[in-house]
Amino acid sequence: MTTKNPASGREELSHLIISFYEKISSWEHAVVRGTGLSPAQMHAIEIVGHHEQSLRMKELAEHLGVTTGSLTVMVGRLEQNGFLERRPHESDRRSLLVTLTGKGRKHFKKHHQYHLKLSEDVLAALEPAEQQHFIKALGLIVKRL
Amino acid sequence: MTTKNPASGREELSHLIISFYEKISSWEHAVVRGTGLSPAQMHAIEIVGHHEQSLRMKELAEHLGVTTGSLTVMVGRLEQNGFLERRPHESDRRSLLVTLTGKGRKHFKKHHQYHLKLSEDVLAALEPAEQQHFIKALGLIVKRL
DNA sequence: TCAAACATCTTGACAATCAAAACATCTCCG
DNA sequence: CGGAGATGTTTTGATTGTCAAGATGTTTGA
Repeated sequence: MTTKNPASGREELSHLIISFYEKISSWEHAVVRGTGLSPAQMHAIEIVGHHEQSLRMKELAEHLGVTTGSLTVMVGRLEQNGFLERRPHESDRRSLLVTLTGKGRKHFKKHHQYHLKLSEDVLAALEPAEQQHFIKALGLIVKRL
Repeated sequence: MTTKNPASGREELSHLIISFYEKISSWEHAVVRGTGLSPAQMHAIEIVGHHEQSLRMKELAEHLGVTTGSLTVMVGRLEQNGFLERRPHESDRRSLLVTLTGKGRKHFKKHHQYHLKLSEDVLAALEPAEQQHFIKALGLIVKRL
């Protein structure tokens, strides 16, 4: 009855997407609590950590979806607290490169482990046969969105 | 090669979850732009709209995952801008019930349509045969998380 | 009845964010 | 080559979202 016709599938999916989003959001909040970092700050560290080849402020701002003005204050705080540092760009004197400090890298790695744990929990909800199916489907969706 | 062993599946899924989350987040931002509402405000309206049986401030705060103190200011602004109103609880004089105004309901409905459109776009990335599969899997995941 | 629990609001503080403007630097066209 | 326009960053001023702690009023249960 919930999945018989296309219209109700759409409604159902809409609710599921919202619930999923909210659960991830509060999971992130919980995981980040006690690190002294906000979710937004952790997100910045994640992006820098995943790149590992110093990004410019502009690039990081784009990845985060914020203006460079917002990023200035955020990176300023993260730098003050020793999670990352700004270094001059070798060839473009307008630009600064953002990199993780040792402390920043440590937090990044730990957080990444949490994400892997989350993925495990997600997969645990599915039959082994469904797991690759789901990953593939989500891949298609992310590519399309 | 990316999906052969369980470990890399976990890594892959982790990336996909992050990407999916980010895409939903920026989609929401874009959809809300120009309504005069922030994503957080729209979210509050959505929750009230979906319930439709007036919630108390406390309940709404729990659904949103914020303290009642935070909610006071948020609802205050939404009330000032005519999206919702506070009415005294019939039997508990400590409580206030939050309901949508006509204007609030109008925005709620429009936003809900956007969500349905998003769901459609998500489904469009999959073969018809996969669609119910995906909805079911996401349902299991959300239930488990 | 009255103490404890509860619902809300207020206050004070800070983080996140934007837009717009100020600077410095770079690039490219004439 | 030189200057105009593009680009990258920061600053400033404003708004929103958030919390914790405390104030106020209400309800509940022993």
